[in-house]
Amino acid sequence: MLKRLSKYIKNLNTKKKTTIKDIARALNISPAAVSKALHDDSRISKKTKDAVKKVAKDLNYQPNHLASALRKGKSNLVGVIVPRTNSNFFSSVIENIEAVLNKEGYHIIITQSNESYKKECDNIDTLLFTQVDGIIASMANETVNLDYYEKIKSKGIPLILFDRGENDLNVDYIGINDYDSSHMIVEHLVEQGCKRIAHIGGYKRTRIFNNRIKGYIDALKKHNLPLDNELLIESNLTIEDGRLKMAKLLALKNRPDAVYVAGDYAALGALQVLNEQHINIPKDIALVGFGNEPFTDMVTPTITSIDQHSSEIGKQAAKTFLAHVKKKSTSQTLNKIILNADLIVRHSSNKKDLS
Amino acid sequence: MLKRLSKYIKNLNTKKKTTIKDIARALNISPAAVSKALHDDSRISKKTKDAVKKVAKDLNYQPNHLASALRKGKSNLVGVIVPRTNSNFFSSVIENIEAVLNKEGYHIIITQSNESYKKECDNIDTLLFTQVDGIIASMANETVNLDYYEKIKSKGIPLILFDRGENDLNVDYIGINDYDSSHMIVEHLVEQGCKRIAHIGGYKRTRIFNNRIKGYIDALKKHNLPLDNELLIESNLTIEDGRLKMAKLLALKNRPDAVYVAGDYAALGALQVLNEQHINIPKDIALVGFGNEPFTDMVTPTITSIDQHSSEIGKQAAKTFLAHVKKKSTSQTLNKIILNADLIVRHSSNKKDLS
DNA sequence: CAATATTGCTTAAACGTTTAACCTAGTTTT
DNA sequence: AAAACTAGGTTAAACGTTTAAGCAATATTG
Repeated sequence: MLKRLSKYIKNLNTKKKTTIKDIARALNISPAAVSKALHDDSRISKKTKDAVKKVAKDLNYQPNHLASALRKGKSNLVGVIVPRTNSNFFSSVIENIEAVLNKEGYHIIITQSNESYKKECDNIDTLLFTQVDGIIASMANETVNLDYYEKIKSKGIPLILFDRGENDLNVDYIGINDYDSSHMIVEHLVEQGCKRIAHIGGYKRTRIFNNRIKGYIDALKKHNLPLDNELLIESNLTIEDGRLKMAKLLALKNRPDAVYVAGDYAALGALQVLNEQHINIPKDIALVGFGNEPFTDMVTPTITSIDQHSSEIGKQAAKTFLAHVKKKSTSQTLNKIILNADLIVRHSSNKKDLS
Repeated sequence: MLKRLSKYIKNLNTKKKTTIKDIARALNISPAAVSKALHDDSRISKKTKDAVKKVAKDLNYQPNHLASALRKGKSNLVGVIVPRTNSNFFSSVIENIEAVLNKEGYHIIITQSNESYKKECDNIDTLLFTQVDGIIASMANETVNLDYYEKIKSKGIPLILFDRGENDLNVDYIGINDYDSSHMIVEHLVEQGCKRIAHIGGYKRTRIFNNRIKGYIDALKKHNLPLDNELLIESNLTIEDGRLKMAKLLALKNRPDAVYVAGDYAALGALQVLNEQHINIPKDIALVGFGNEPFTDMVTPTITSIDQHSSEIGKQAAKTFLAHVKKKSTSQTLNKIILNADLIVRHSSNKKDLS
C-alpha cells in the first residue's frame, strides 16, 4: 500500500514519459505488438498499426533511444573527430556526413581535437563511452602514436579516416591526391614563368603534407628547377605562422618569385605580409594556397587554391561507414578513395590576365 | 544443448565485450557487488574493491553507458546547438563548456544549425532522441518561432541559452551587455573625433543585435550626433554582406567617417572594400567590429573590436546547467548572467597613436 | 475435408546496470 | 548474554525496447 502511494506521488511531479507499455495498455494489446506496429512489421494488421500510431501521437510518445540501443546492441550514433570545426573544409565535410547519415537513421556526435593528441584520445574515449557505432576522423597534427586508433579497431567498430590519415593504420580512407595536386600547382606556376618556387609546407610526418612536399619536389625536378632548401619550409599552417614563414622567405638574399603554401590560412598570413610590404602579387611574387577556403575568393588579390571537394569527401566517408554496417561480415575489403582535386586559378598567381 | 553451442559460436566471432557479470564470475561475487565496488560504495570492503578494479582493468572492462543511462534515467550527455562552429567565438564557448562538464562526468554533443530554423528543429529532435540531460544553445538568425524551445522546456530538460537568446523564453541566459558595448564603441569613436558614425547591424529581430542598435542610437543621441537612417543598415553579418553593405555606405553622397559593424566577419568584409578602394583607415573612415575574432589582430590594419569573453560564457553556461541538475527541485530561480565586455582598441579606429 | 499455411497476435527473455530490500556473521552495547 | 548495530555482501526487480518462439484462429491447398 505504501509502495503504491509513493509511486503515485512520484508520478505526480516527474512528468512521466509515455512508453510503449502505456500505448499497449490503452489499446489492450501487448507491448510487443506495439513495438512491431511502430516498426511496420508485416505480422501486424493495418488496423492495429493505425490505432497504435494514433495513440502514440496522442500520448506524445517518444521512443526511448537508450532502451532500443541497449537491446539492439547499436546506438545509431556515429562519432566524428576533426582537428577544428572552425575551418570551412571541416565544417563542410561534417555537414555532408550528417546529411548522408541522417537519411539512414544515424545521428552524429562532433568532437574537436584542437590539433592536440591528448584531446584526441579523450575524444575517442568519449565516443567509445557513448557507444557509437562507428568513428569518422581526421587526425590532429600532433598525432604520431596510433595506439588509440588501434583501440577503436580492436573494439570492432568501423573506423574511417579522411584528409589527415595514416598509411600504417589499415583502415578506410577518403582524401584527395595530394601528390598530384602539388604537381599541378607547380606546373601552373612554371607556366606563369616562375623560376624560384618556394613551398611553405605542413608537417612532414603528416602523410598528406609529406605527399604535397614530394609532389612539389618531383615537379621541380621534372622542370629542371633547382631544389633550394631555403625555399622549403615546414609550418603548422596557421595564419600566424604563415606570416612568420613568409617574412622569413622575404629576408632571403635571393627571394623566391612564387610561394606555394600548403594551407589557405597560412597563405592568408603570407598574403598579408606581402601586401603590407607592398610587394606586387603576382608580378613580383605569385602565391598559391591549398583548400579553397571561401576567403581565398574574398581577399585582395584573390588567392589561387586547390579545391578538395569537401562535400564529396564527407559524403563518401558517410557512405563508407554505411557500407560497413550493412555487410557486417568480418572480411570487408579496404576502401581507399582518392579524389582528384581541382586547381582554382585566381589573381594571386595569374600573371597573364591582368584585368 | 544446441542453444549453448550457438551461443558459443557467437562468442567466437563477436568480440564479446566484458560486462560487470564477467567480472563477478571471475571473482565469484555478485554483479551488484561489482557495480558497487566500481562506484566506491561504502558497503564494499577495500579488498573487494581493489580486486574488482584489477580484474576490470585486466579484462579491459568498459562500462556500458547505454545500460546505466537507461537504468538511471539520465544519459550524462548535454546537447549543444550553435549557428556555426566555424567562428572562434562559438568554438571557444564550446571548448569551455566541454571542459567544465567533462570534470563532472558529462559529455557534450555538438550540433550546428547553419543559421537555419529547420536545421535547428532537427537538431533539437536529434538531441531529445539521444536523451540528453540538458541543452545549451545559441539561436539561429532565422529563428523566430519558439515552439521547439518550448518543447524542450515541456520535457522538463534544462535549457540554457547564450549569446543569441530570447527574452520571451523564460530560461537561463548567459551573454554580454550588448547595449553597453555599443555605447562604449560609439563613445570611443566620438573621442577619436568621428562625427558621422554608421552602423552595419545584425537582424533587428534578434535581441542581441537589437540591443546593439539601441545602444548605438542612444549613444548618438547622448552626444548630439544626428541619427541618419542611411547610416543604419541591417545585415546578416557575413563577410560577403559586410562587403556589400560597406560598398553601399561608400556610395552615399555624404559618406560616414566611422563604421561600427556588429560582427567581425562583416567588419573584415568592410575592411577589404576600404583597402581595395585605398581609403585610409582610420583617418578617412574608422572601423570597429564586434567579437574579437583572432583575425582582427592579424589583418592590416588591425581591427578594433569587442571581446565577448567567450571562455567565460562557456564556463558559466556549463555551470548553470550543473546547478540545474544538482538541485533538481522544481523551483529554480532563473539565472540571467550578463557579462561586461571589453573594448579592444586597435589600429582601425585609433587616430591618435599613428605608430 | 484433412493437412498445411498464413495472419495476427502474445509470452517471455534479453540487453547491462543500478538499487532497494534483504540477509548473515561478527561486533558493540547495555 | 540478549539486544542492537555494522560490515559486507546477495537477491531480485527495474529501466524501455526488441525479438525469438509459440499459439490460436482463419484461410488455402491438394
